[in-house]
Amino acid sequence: MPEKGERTRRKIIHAALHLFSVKGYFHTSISDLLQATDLTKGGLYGHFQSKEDIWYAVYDEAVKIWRDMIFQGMRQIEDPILRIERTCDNVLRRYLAQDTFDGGCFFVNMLVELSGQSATMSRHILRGFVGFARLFQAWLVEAKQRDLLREGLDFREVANFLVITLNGAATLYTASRDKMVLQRTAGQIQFYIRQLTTN
Amino acid sequence: MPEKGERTRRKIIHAALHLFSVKGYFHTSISDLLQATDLTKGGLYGHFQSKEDIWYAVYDEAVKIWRDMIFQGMRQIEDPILRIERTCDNVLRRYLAQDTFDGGCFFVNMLVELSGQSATMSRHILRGFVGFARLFQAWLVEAKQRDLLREGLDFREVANFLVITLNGAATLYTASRDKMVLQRTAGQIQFYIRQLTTN
DNA sequence: ACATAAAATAAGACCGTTCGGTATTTTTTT
DNA sequence: AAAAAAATACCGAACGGTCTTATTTTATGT
Repeated sequence: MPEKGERTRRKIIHAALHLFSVKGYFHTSISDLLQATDLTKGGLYGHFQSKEDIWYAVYDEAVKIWRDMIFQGMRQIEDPILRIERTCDNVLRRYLAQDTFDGGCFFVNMLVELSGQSATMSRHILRGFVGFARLFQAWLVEAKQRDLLREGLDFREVANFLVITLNGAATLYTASRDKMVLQRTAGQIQFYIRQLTTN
Repeated sequence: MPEKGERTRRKIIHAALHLFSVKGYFHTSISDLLQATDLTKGGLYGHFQSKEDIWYAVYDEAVKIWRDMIFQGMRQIEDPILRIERTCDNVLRRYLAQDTFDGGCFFVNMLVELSGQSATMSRHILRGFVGFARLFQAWLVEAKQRDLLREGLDFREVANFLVITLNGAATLYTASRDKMVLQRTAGQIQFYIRQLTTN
């Protein structure tokens, strides 16, 4: 029952998560990783076949962390509109404002960096965002069924808009490190969502 | 009166603009630039002292192109709200949808890539975005003076929100190459802006 | 208009360093 | 003792940048 290996593997993933989010994927070198993990090449390449393999493992780990921060206590909220508001707020005021990854939003950073470089990797991230948007869309449909929304709304459009806004906020916050950016965005997202409702 | 040199300089800037926007700054190598310009190192380094110098020249050129696309015919619009709407629409349906730079929005891409790498370069870009937001803010103040806006709005917050949304749209469009992303964002921005007005 | 010198521009070899990755050997856990 | 994990030396290629030499433009004198 190997155990030490699993610990080392986790150490690599977490060091890489930190470095990738701060320096980017390409600008993080293998030797950066070695320095951060106190390993040598042989030690590291015993756990992963390639740098890209490390990235996929890091991505999975990042998703787990992100999910835990965003959807905490979301099940017990039965009002779908409130659920959307809370989720957006969690992204801005918890996930981003608490600097979960240093270097801002891992996903946005990677999406931008990899868009011009690796079609497969950027598609991988994009699928995540599409899934996130679809969740909002489902909640909007749910809200519509409960007559909480005004007429004539395009749910996919609204869901898309929310994800886009959160991404934009992540970008500007990462660059400015100004928490007011997050506060202001949270304020306007709330205003926007309120305009979707009937009252 | 040197002339050939100026032409070559422009050629370098435009090739670099294209490459930086598609591949990113760091992932564009000098030899990429040489290949794209049919120059050799001696030829290129006769015009610029360093890769970073090239970047600053590229940035200035990108701003010029961006401005021409975004603010075309904006002077003659006297309604400040309509001016804001049009500007956002120009960003989405012209500047982005027409793939002005290939590789999406040069500024957003660079901001994300350079945020973790070069404090000075990312601050340079950030100042541009802050300026853009301030322009929206000034137009909002103008609108308020004409009693076009509802009470209780935080203009800086609104201006910030618009810039953030446009940035987010650029990111997602670049990754997906789906023009519907731009259409949907344009729709929701219009909806959002209308909610700010009195009627 | 034409030769010519001066100045601008480009070529190409070369620098040290770092890149991601591999193969073999040694050490540490089980 | 067997198996897992880590160390070490090494690979070819690419990186940004420099330096000296060669070529092409441009300005000038007649």
